[in-house]
Amino acid sequence: MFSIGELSKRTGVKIPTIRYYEQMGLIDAPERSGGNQRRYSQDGLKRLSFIRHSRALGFSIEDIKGLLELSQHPEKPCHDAHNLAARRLEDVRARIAKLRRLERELKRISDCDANTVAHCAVIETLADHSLCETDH
Amino acid sequence: MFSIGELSKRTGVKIPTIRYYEQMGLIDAPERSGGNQRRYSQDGLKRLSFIRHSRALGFSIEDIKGLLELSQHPEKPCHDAHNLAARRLEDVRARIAKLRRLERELKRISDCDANTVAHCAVIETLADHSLCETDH
DNA sequence: ATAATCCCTCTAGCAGCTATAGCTTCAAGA
DNA sequence: TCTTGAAGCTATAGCTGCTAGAGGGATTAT
Repeated sequence: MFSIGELSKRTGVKIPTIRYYEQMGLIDAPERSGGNQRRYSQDGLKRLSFIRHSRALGFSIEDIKGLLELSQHPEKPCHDAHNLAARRLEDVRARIAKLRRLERELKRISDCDANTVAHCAVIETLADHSLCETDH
Repeated sequence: MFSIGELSKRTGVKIPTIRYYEQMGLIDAPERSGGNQRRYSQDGLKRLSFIRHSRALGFSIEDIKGLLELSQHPEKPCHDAHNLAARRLEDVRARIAKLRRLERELKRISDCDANTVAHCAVIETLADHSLCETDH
């Protein structure tokens, strides 16, 4: 049995965030001490670790609810989990592609050695989209 | 002189977003018609295009305020603009790097042909961070 | 004149936290 | 046992960058 501060330290999830997850229904309301403070068990630690890891991989709170539900039922089929992961993967790839276009553009406009705004490629490009090489 | 709807169509920025930008001080409050409707000029169009393009490149509202300020003063030195662009570039690159790690991890755990949760790599990995190959 | 379409302001909501205020409880040392 | 300082409690508001809705007024085409 340990306090919310302990749990926070062990998982790396900030205290208000833990309370927020509880409010959102991601973690069950834990037992309380005589003085109404939260007391967590090993189970709570596992569950929060699962959540933290899922968040780190970019799953939404809603997705995580589903994944947690699944993880509680080992005998169930897991294609839902596969679907969620596949969608996340697609999403991540799309974001990468978009960011790469941005990177190219930013790099290009950063290669400007003007000294005043009047001749600055950064400002000029922002003002005139047609100067861009890629679309975004 | 054209209406907010016209401006929206010409720039691709949604109407509530235009009003939001006005509220945030990115664009000046435009003239009004007799009936209190916003009427924009060519200048307003240019400014909004600048904003839209900057947002598309990922600059924050605050950054854009600075860039707009600069763009109004062609005689000023432009290293501030360069700094902002450089920081954006760094940020974009960091995000790309992070997303690539996520991509690898998601791909790895998606390569799972189990049928039930009990043996599913997705669920298992989420539950146990130490199964990950990269950090995130 | 009238109907369809636009526009107005104000307020609230989204995600995923984070911060603050004002209070209570806990744990460790004297 | 008492005290003190850290840690915890709830409730509410704020962050970014929009977006949606309610309940009205303005404009425009016929």
